Formats: sequence, C-alpha cells, structure tokens
Amino acid sequence: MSTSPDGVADAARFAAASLGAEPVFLMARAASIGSAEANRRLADFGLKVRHYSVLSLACGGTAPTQRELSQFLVLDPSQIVAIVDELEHRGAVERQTDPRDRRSKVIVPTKDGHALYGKAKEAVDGATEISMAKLSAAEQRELRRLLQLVAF
Amino acid sequence: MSTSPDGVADAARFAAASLGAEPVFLMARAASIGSAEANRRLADFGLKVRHYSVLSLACGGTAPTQRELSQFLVLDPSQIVAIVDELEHRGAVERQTDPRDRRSKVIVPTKDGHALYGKAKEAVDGATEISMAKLSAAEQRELRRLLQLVAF
DNA sequence: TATTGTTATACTCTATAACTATA
DNA sequence: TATAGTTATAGAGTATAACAATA
Repeated sequence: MSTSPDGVADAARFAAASLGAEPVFLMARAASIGSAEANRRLADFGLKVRHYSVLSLACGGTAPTQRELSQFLVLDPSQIVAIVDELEHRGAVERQTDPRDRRSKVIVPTKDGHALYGKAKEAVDGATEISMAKLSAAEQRELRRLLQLVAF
Repeated sequence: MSTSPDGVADAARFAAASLGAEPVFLMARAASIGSAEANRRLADFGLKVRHYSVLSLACGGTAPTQRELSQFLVLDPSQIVAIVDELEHRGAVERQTDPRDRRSKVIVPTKDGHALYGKAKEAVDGATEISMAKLSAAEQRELRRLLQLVAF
C-alpha cells in the first residue's frame, strides 16, 4: 500500500456520501481497519488474525475438527490445513485423530500454544480498544450484541 | 469454496466461544457475510462491491479524484486504475483531467452510469435487508451509527 | 523535489478439483 | 457412496517499485 498515512485522510469529504451510510460498506471498512490494526500487533508474535482465530478456538476447550473450523471461520478446508500446519510446526497446536471418527482431526493446543494465545489475545484486545475508542463502554457492548445478531 | 451450505452450519457450538465475542472477529465475519450477499446480487450487473463503491462515489456529485477514491476505499491507487478502467470501458464513468491540477483525474458518471447505479443500489439495499433481518429498524439505525463512528 | 496516475511484477489469498483414508 | 483431510494449481486480490506528466 503506497497510500498516504492510513486512508483516514480526507474521510470527511466523502463520509457524508450515500455510500458512507450503507452498512455493507461500513462493515467492510470497519473490519478492514480493525483487522489491519490487529494484524499489525499480532506480527510481533508471527501471527495473523486467521492463525489467532484457529488458536483461540483450539484453546476454547471445544476440541474443534478442521471441518468445523472451516465452517465457523468461513475459510476453505485447504486453507485450514495451511494454518494448522504453521501452528503445528511452531508447536502451538497438535492434530489428534478423533477416535469416534478416524477421518476427522481434532485440534488441541499445547502448553506453549496456550501461553502464546494469552499474549496474542492481549494484542488483539489492544487493537479492539483502539478501533472502538470513540464509543462509550455501553456503546461497545451494544455494537458487539448487534454484530453477533448479524454474524450468526 | 467446497464447504458445506454456507458456513452458518454449526455456528451454535462455537458462537459462545471467546472468539465469538471479539469485535475484530465479529466485524470480519459480518462484513464477509454481507459483502458475499451483495456480490452475489451485483453479479447480475457484472459488478462487484468495489466497482459499486467507486460508481456510488462518482454519482455522489463530489467529483472524486482517483487518489481520493484510493484513500476513502482503502485500496491501492493501482487497484483504482483497474476498477475505473472497467467502469470506463463499459461506459459507466469518464476520466476528466482536473483543470486545477492536471495531474489528477476526476471520475464522473455518464448517463448510463447513473442508471446502472440506481439498479445496483437496489441490489445492495436488498443484500443489506437480508443480512440485517434479525434487527429491528431502530437497531439497524443504531448499528449504522456505531459503525460510522468506528469507520471514520 | 514531490505527487498523480500508470504499468509491471511479485506476493498473498481464495477457489477448484483430484486423491487417500476412513465411514 | 459419501465425507475429512490433503495436495496441487489456477485465479483473484493486494503490495511494491519504477516511470511519465505535472506541480
């Protein structure tokens, strides 16, 4: 990106445009700004949001299969393979064949993976704080609630 | 995407996970769902959200330069070139050298471009309606307001 | 000397199909 | 026969650097 500072330059002139009121555009822009900031911070740990997401779900105790990760994260199964490969190579997660269905592989975190997740979560929370800085605590809760309704 | 139906499959099992409450993730997922639906509908007109966004701003009467489009849409200047090329080839917009700064090119819609925009906007509004179906009218307005604070 | 638009290029991300092992 | 994971590959999207025209 060889653009100026960070794209928030002359927002004022166009924010009032019709496009600036369309939810589809607003969600895309908000998501783009938010995950850019999160990726910037996660880079300290050699992670991106996609790796963080898989690690987070693995650390949630639900023992997700790759197929479930694929569906929940809306990523192709082949992409999950690549993400889990990277996390496994650096010793953050392990693949365990599901005894109830030996075709499936359950993703479980290692001890190091848990520690990494803890630090990464702080980075992501920091990014969230930045991008929601203009909202009160109550507004942040409300935004989260509304987004959950849209996302699920 | 060789994934099941549409990724909303077993959301229930993971929506309660820690990740399912993080705004960065929720915005990405909501944006992904929303723009997928919008792209699906815009395909009838041979457009994608990126073309629609440029066309919308061009039709807004603010006569944006490519540089301004690049900043507002958070897209690289070289990508704007490609998008404007496509819109110009199909006769929806024109490039006009800015008389006040002959380096810049202002993007203005043609008559056909305006008509195309009208139909495309209906398609996008339809997609918005779908993805916000679970929200009341008041909640939709509130979501838009909060997103605008985050996005600008 | 700096900036706008442009081109070329490399890199990442995403989508598709085929293969294997299990069911 | 169908599904989970894997691999290979092609396509779309994104980032980077260099150039011509203009400031």
